Amino acid sequence: MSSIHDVARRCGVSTATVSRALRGLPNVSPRTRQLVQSAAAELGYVASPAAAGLSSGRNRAVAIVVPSMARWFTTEVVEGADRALRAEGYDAFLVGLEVGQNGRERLFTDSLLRKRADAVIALGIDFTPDERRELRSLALPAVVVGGPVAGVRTVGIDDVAAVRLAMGHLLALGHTRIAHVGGEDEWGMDLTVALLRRREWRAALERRGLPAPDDRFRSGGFLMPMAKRAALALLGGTERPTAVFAGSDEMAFGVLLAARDLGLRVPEDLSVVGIDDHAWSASFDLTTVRQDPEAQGGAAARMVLDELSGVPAQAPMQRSPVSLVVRGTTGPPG
Amino acid sequence: MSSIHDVARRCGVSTATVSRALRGLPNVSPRTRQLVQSAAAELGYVASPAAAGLSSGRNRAVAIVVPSMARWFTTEVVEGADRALRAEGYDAFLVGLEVGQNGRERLFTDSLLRKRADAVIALGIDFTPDERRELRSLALPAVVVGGPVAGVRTVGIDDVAAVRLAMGHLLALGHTRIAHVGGEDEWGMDLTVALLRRREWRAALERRGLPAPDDRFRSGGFLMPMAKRAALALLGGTERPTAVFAGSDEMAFGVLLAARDLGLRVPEDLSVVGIDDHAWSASFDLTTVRQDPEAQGGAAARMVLDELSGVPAQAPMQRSPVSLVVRGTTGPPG
DNA sequence: GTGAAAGCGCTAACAT
DNA sequence: ATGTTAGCGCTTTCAC
Repeated sequence: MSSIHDVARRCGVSTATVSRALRGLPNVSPRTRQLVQSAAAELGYVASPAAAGLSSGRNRAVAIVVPSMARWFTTEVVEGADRALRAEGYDAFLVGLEVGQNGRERLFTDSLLRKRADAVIALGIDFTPDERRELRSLALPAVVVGGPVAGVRTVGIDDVAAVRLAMGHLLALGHTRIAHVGGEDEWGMDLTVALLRRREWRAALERRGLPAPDDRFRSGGFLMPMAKRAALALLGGTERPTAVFAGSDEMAFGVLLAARDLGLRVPEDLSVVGIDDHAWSASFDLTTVRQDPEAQGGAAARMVLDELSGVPAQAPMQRSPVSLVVRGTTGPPG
Repeated sequence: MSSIHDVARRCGVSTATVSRALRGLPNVSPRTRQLVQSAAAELGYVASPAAAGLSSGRNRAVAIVVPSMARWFTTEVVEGADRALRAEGYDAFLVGLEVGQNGRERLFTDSLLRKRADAVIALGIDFTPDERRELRSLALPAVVVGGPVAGVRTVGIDDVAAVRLAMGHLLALGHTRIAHVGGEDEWGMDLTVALLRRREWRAALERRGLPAPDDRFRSGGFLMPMAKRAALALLGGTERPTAVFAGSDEMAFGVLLAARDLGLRVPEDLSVVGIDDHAWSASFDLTTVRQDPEAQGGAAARMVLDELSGVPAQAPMQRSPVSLVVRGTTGPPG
């Protein structure tokens, strides 16, 4: 594996010149740069990140902290971030959070991440105060995707607006008994988002003078199977709701499966709306509020990249657009 | 951020001793080791991966190459691998493949991966001959998860056995018109797995003297929405199959949604069986052949870790178990 | 069992 | 525009 010396020797220049030429720094004659570049290409030379990192203090790597990979939102964000990072020659390190297994507290102290990453992108996480303090003490650029976290820059949607879109749609159709399957207090999940959506569900109802009794909410943990169970309970009782607003499309799928099991027709007996526009939502014919997590991941990557290259930090919160997508799971109450 | 010198000074020993003590090397008195360990803990010292990597040639990092994050199999494998890697103090970094956008060819040459990773774990990928050659020329330990690839060690299930389990079940129930929704020639996908499963579907039928006409196979691209479309075509015609064997659970979900849209009752009008036992399969009440990709990811991690620590390479192919899980989507033909 | 010293392959001043 | 010289923070001989 060739080193910078091989390239330097081959061109009859110093290693410093090679370094400058390859990194696009000024003060290299076009001719020399050309020479160096082709020599590097021929030798298949790539600077060792370890050596470069050691001497420059830059690792060209960012850590992506995820509570759980197995969610559509997560994979989309990770893909978007990875792509944007790679485009700038950065690598993305994964840091799984092992929620509830007390791996969390040790994250920032024990992990190699500390010295390996130039920045961190964290997903939908409600950091504990300790973690937040540690994060700051690392003095690394950081951004959170998918949930407002005090003191850290954020990219995400306007959750209030998203819920209003969904609820406004159901209310306009004439629904009055609208239940909510949402998230709640999962370990490591960002409860902020769940709470915001739940609160706005209630507020939307109350603004119309409609009741939002506690038993019309059930936690679906942002997981489809759990949401299905929640919906089974919700729809099994008396005074059945005519519509369900799910806090995510995955949970909405669970509601749909529950409705099918109960023999309820959609949308005649039950309307369902979610948030996300998951890749499968069209197949479920699900009405939903679209967001673009891949774009959010890309935006987050660009934010930390900018910060690393000295661009003054933008607004502390970047809003990604949402829009209502009406499909077949919603209609007037039967 | 404290360095090895701080720890050495604090203990009145040399940096060499600190290094030895912390890494559990021999020739350190228990007393000294104890001293060093607590000093390191107090200072919150962690060796800089860049420096350690530079001098030792070991980065304590492995690359995970994925064609697409957005598949259940992928996320499970990645989580399993990440966990096993982290347990040994290794970091995992992601390399997305950007299928079809000609990012593939440049993977091994341009990427930092070359010098940053000690090993690579690749998922369900059918490497091109070029890539395979490059991979070897890196001389890094490598293992592929989820599809036999010539010349690279592999962990995965016995695909033939898995298909026989699924098909045996349908045949035992008395089905004779069994269609297949599978994978085919996607860019970057491992066609080997898709082909193996398709071939065995056909073989299972033919062993019983049953026909397996070409139009009873449709490509679902290992994606749910595409599988739904395939199933719609498959089930819409005359001489409708009484059962569908899907090459993955995600594709099976698509078949189930298609059946619902067509007003077919499951399992009375149509039986469906998949492969995976996806986290959502129980909610769909799907009969399937279970595999454990998270365990496979862990196994892959342990294979490369072993190889890195000089343990002689085991068998070139490690088989992960499969088992039939009978649920409600299969029954005798109506 | 422990220390001294020589790098690992780069980048960043500082010269020229 | 280019070269020289120090390190960056570790690991690793090789002495002791």
